[in-house]
Amino acid sequence: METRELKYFVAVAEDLHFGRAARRLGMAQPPLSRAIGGLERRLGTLLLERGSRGLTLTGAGAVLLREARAVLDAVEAAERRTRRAAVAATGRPAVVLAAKAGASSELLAKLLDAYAAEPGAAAVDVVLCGPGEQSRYLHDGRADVALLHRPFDDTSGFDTEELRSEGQVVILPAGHPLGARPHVRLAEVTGLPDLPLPRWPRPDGTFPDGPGPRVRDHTQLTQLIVLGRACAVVPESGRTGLSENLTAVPVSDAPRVTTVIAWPPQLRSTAVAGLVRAATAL
Amino acid sequence: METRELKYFVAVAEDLHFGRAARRLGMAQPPLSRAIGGLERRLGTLLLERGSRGLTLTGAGAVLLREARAVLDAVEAAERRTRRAAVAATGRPAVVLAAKAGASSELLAKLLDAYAAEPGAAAVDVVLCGPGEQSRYLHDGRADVALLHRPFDDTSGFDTEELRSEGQVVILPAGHPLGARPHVRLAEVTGLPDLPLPRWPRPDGTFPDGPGPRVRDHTQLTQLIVLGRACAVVPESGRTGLSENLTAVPVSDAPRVTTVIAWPPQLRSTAVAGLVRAATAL
DNA sequence: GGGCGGCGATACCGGCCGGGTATCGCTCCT
DNA sequence: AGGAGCGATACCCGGCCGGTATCGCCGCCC
Repeated sequence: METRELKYFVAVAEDLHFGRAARRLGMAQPPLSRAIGGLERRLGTLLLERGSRGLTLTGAGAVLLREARAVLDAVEAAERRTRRAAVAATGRPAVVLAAKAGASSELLAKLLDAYAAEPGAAAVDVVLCGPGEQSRYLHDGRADVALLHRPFDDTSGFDTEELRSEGQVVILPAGHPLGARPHVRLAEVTGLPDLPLPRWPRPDGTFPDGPGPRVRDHTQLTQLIVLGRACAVVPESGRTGLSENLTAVPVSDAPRVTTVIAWPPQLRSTAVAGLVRAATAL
Repeated sequence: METRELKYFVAVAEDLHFGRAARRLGMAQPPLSRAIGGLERRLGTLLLERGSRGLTLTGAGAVLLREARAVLDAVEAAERRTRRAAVAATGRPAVVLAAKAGASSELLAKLLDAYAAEPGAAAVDVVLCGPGEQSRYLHDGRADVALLHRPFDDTSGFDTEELRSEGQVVILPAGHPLGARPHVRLAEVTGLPDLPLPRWPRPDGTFPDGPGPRVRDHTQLTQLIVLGRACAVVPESGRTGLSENLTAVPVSDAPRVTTVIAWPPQLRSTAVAGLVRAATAL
């Protein structure tokens, strides 16, 4: 199986339409049909059911879709990491760290300071990404190491070290009745009709249904809370540097959030190892 | 990057010789040279240093070798899992469990019994492999789930659940002076000149240097111990069903061995989930 | 119900690229 | 100095990849 074929299959499996997939791939439809046909012939199984109601993935097709995505990620990662290893040889080596924008900022700062103080430390490029995006960055090689937050982020498939565990607080506009309470229950804030929880985009870019406003980053969120249009449940560390129009109240029964540092298991780089060592020593 | 190119590069990087690699690949040397050259051109970096003393991997080449192996494993896994999904659709679904030959046999038996008792349980094919081979089986799709033993086996890159933890014992021929002791220290058995520890093959098939006899499986090992030519340090559970010519003595300071059940993280199969559930409930 | 539109499969063709053989250039060793 | 070993280059051929044209089939709608 060539990566070209896997790319074709993923494209077709994603929009379940040969013509559109071909257009997306910048090619004509017939060679695409043939490529998929060849794949099916060699695997000895149907991958797509050609019904009169359009295409459907067969069981084998669904399996191959998942596996093919993993392969393509690995190929992309191989390319990127090789290129980076090449530039590292002709300059100072650099390591790319992915972190959720607007989270764990002081932990991150301390980590960068601590690692930079080590002798022979590599340069650290920090890339800030959207919620839940870090694992993609690690998978496809755009990052070498990442800060993740359990249980929100999926850490499966990576090596991890736990760095810190913390409770969660609800961020409210100043003056809200709940703001005076020493702590609240999760149920008390999830159902507030005047302050609905915002909706974050799913990995595919769409939003779940619900009453809350759509939100793409922390700035939007802060603004919405100040405007009294939403509230948010975030890890304790998110209250540092809070605008004075906002108050934070601990949520007693919210799940604890564990910040972990994660890296691809087969990656054996001294720079990543140094970062992990610095992080666990914090 | 096509998988064909990656296969070529791995072959060349492995024996650091274009001619031999080409022969191994069943092709002539010139197209192989060109393929590697093209890879280097597109990546914009040298992968192999062509010195007068033969080939050397550059830093980028070493990175690509590691990444390419991961990609090729993933491709192989994709192919195998798709094929298995296809036959599962036209018959009873099966899941492949990899376990070290001769280890955790009663745990394995209990696990298989417990899972088989579940409603809707899939058929479980057990594949017994050499020490440390299980993770390769998981990586390249020959197995869906495996029993591993920390700290001997590398569990990185898999999701795992701990099943059991146990100490280790040294297996001695009956009548050996140490056999009467309630327990021994690790240092007391590693240096026995008359009973050297056996040498197991490394993943590449070669043996480490040392005085001990070479051993490839548990039968050979048992025989050697009975003959008084070796001793062995194994997990406690290995003493069950011991031949009466052998005695086991606890090793007080040997690292504890944890048996874990492991599976590839992206794998979402009800059969694997059921096995894991049955295993943790034991 | 017939025509039409949409979609995937098939037929056929041309160009590129992957793989082959022959040979060169270099280095090292004798 | 000469030959052996090895990788790079030159050149050729065939197959496959990708293109256009067209078919077959199914729904839909007037």
